[in-house]
Amino acid sequence: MKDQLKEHILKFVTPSESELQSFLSTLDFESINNKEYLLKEGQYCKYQYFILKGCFRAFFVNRKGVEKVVNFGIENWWLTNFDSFINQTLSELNIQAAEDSLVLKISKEKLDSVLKHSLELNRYFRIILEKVRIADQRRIQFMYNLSGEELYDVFYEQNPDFVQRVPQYMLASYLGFTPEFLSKIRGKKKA
Amino acid sequence: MKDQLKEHILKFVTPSESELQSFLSTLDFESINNKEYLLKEGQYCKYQYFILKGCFRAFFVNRKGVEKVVNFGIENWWLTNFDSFINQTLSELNIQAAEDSLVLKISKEKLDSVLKHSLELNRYFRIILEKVRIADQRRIQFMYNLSGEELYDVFYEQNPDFVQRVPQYMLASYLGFTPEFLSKIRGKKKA
DNA sequence: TGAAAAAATTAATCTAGATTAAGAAATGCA
DNA sequence: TGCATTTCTTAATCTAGATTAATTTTTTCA
Repeated sequence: MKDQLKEHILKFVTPSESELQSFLSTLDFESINNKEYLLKEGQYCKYQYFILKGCFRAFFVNRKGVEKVVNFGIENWWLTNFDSFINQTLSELNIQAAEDSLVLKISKEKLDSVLKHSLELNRYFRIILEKVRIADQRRIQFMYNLSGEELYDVFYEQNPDFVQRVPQYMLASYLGFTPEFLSKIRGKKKA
Repeated sequence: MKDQLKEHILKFVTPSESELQSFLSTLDFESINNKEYLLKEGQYCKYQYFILKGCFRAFFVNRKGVEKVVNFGIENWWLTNFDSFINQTLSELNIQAAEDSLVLKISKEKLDSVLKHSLELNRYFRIILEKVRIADQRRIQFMYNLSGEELYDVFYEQNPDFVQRVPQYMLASYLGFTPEFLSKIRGKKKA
């Protein structure tokens, strides 16, 4: 199963086989059922996760008690709360499985020690982060520029299969509006 | 003047002196007057910039012709349009000086060649990107959770000096609302 | 397989922030 | 120094999306 991550790494960089194996050996499997948590608000985020199978949402609970989804994660994505993981601060985010899932995890100590020595794995994580930055930038741009309906259209266009995969209320929350409003939008489409 | 960047790098990583010098030697100075552009919509973003002095805003023009500020950059920040820089796509963003400024720049080819060999500089840019990711994540969380007035309060609290540094209409745009609304907020504070 | 829980829909009402427009203050520069 | 341009403010009106609440549909699992 770790081959799935190996393949992902080799798409971007070319570490030596020994470098790669020593990295892969530091990763542990964790299997999570739907609705279970990888991370809860108030904990320290001790791991960075690579999703082998399944789907997750990262959310926080705002002052009004409403759950706000800030991110989704699916197969072949890395997922963590960077703020908590890097700065060793208490997490405001929850990371919860939205399907029965399987992940690989690595602790900060182990990752740091890998990244102290491996050029290629530094390149790998840097390249991943560049992609994340580009996605974040686009997302911020969309949030500024598009109406709720347009946000939904664009998201649907870019992730037609994913839209089926999670409940509408999670999607609405991720897109920044209420489930009722999403329902209104979808009603309008059909009509 | 390149010492300023050297100092910044040494805050995070410990490259050899030769590694560092060879990196620094690939960087060129560029001096920019207020309102001039480092990058214009429709161009390729050829450089990544380190700001030695001054202030920039990154913005795009939406379909209604309104300028939307997506980012600011000040001293000791790296600034680029990653999407255009990394993927060699045409930029939708403009990067414009908001003060008379001085930057160091490095082209993609030169940066790639540095990052092919230097472990420590890969670590440096990875660490920078982790910080950017954390900031983006927080920002997205704020955009979800806070009202316009609260966004202004938080931004003001966290950047009291910077608020003085750019025109209010740029700040309003960055925070995601109209100058009129910002003016309304500020009026309310005084009263 | 059917009752309970979870999720989605519909509709009425409400509000944060947008829009428009016109005037006042700053700022820049000849 | 003064005029022109840029920036900021005020106020009236408008709208996208929130809120609330009642109803229906779908999913779960005993």
